[in-house]
Amino acid sequence: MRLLLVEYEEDRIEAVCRLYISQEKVEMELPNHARQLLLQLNQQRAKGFLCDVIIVVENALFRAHKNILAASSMYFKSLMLHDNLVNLDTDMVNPSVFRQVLDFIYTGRLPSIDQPSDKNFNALLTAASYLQLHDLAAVCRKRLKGIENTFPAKSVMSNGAWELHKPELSTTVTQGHVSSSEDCDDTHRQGEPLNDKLSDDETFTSSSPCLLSAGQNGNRSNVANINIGRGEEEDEDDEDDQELGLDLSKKSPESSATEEISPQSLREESPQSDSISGANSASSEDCSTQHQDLEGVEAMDVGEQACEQSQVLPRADPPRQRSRQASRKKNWPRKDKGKINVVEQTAQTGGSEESKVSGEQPSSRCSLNSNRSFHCGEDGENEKEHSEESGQSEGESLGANYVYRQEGFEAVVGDNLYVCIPCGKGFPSSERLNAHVETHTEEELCIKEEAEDLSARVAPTAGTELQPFECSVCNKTYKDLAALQQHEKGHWLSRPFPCHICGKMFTQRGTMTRHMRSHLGLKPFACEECGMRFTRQYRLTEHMRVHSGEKPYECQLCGGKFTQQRNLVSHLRMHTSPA
DNA sequence: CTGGGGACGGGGCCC
DNA sequence: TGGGCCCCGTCCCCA
Repeated sequence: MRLLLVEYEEDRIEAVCRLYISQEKVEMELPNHARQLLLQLNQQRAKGFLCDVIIVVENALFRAHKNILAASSMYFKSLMLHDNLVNLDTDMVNPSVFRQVLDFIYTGRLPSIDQPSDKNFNALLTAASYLQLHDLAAVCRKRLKGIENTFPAKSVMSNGAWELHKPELSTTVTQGHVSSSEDCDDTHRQGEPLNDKLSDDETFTSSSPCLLSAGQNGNRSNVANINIGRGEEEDEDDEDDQELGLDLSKKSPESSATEEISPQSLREESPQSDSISGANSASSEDCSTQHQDLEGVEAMDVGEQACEQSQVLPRADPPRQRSRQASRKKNWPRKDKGKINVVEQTAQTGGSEESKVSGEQPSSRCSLNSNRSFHCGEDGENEKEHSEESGQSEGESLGANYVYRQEGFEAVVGDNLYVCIPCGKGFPSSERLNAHVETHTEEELCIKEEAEDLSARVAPTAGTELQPFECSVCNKTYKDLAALQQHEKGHWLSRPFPCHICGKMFTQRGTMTRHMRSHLGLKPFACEECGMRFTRQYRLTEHMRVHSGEKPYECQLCGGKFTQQRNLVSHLRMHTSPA
């Protein structure tokens, strides 16, 4: 991370220097600032660094940054004020969809959708509408309206990912997720035909809203935007990188109308070089030297891309095969768990949390790929890969299920909150958990997943070999699973809200949510005096009496005073107990 | 060792 | 849905 930051700073300085050279008037506005910022935030999200909110979607937990979510969605904005744990309506969004949503929020792109279909986009649209992500909803709506009229062929990546770079849509950009330049936005507004729904298009160049200021060349902006929005994120889109990057190389040097190149456009000229050098300076140099005949930063972009394409896994490899190779290469048999874990685990070879960060600097293609595992496509592929390797069918494979939960639990914080789903053991760190996960064999996992949550809740009771299935609520034992399930239905009727972590059931959703906080170590209420944190406001109020010395609860029998009512009650028992 | 007090965690329930 | 309250329980400290 430190190296990344250093390289990032170098890039910024270099970019500013370019401005000095090319412009009499020096503007201290940094190019690509917004995109780099998002990139950093996305990396932090993947590592859970400074994440201050957890979103619960069914059995998956997602860490994120409040500010980012709040800036992207009014829904989140309203939710994030007081709570660090957000439960989403599972009728409106499922974990896989929310994962795409979250990636969209942090990148401005829709990551891989293996087989883009109306169903995919309907689910996305539902989620987007529910979460009040109007930009994403607009994308989905447009997709559903008709792909041939809405998105050019290049919009669909080879891996099914959707890039928000539709040229005609780019022209209508007024504000992106992160707008780096207001005046630039104004440039867009002027004279640009707005599409039917402005909001629908706002995010199409969310990463770089100023591209069109370089000229009216829609293709150019399209291409550049792709580069900006991508950077070092994944290698699976290299094909498109190549295709589009070449496009860029052709057009950019002949950007005849130099007067059209505004400072904004100049700032945006080297997004790819920035991002790539930020993530892989070594290969960046190598690549750029191979393309010295190309002028300017954009030529370097091409160099980067061409270099990537020549060094990365063979193009002929289907993504899944490539992913599998990468996975095996990493020697993490269980590491196909999900994007976040993949990233962490790759970095974890460095050891501590800090070393993970610092050890992340990609001096080789391999590490660059590791960084790129942020992408959801990797995720899905890995899941499928796992399915295949474990003999499962694709889709709702057991492996995928395991992956999902694992990813979710990776996101928890606190002591022993890295929970291994198959066996329910908790660990204080992801390293410990990952080491533990290694001890599970593939077969064991499959068996356990087949038993689903029962495997975690039902344990053979000692001395009850004939009735090994125990109810997790009342501890009654049954001889077979069906009998237990029948019995448990009764519990479910009165306790319809299960904890997705421990399986415990609650009578009220609020109680379950509160309970989840204890799993996650979320204590939003902090004492200003001592810093102690609590899961409930009431506890904090109660605690504050420790500092104030207030003892409002008085025993009418002996005059003893207490800070807590429950202690008075306990005290009264002492008076009333026969002993 | 034991009892009492202080402080805190978690669940149920009502508003 | 969350706050507030009550209850049960635990842990720790100290006399």
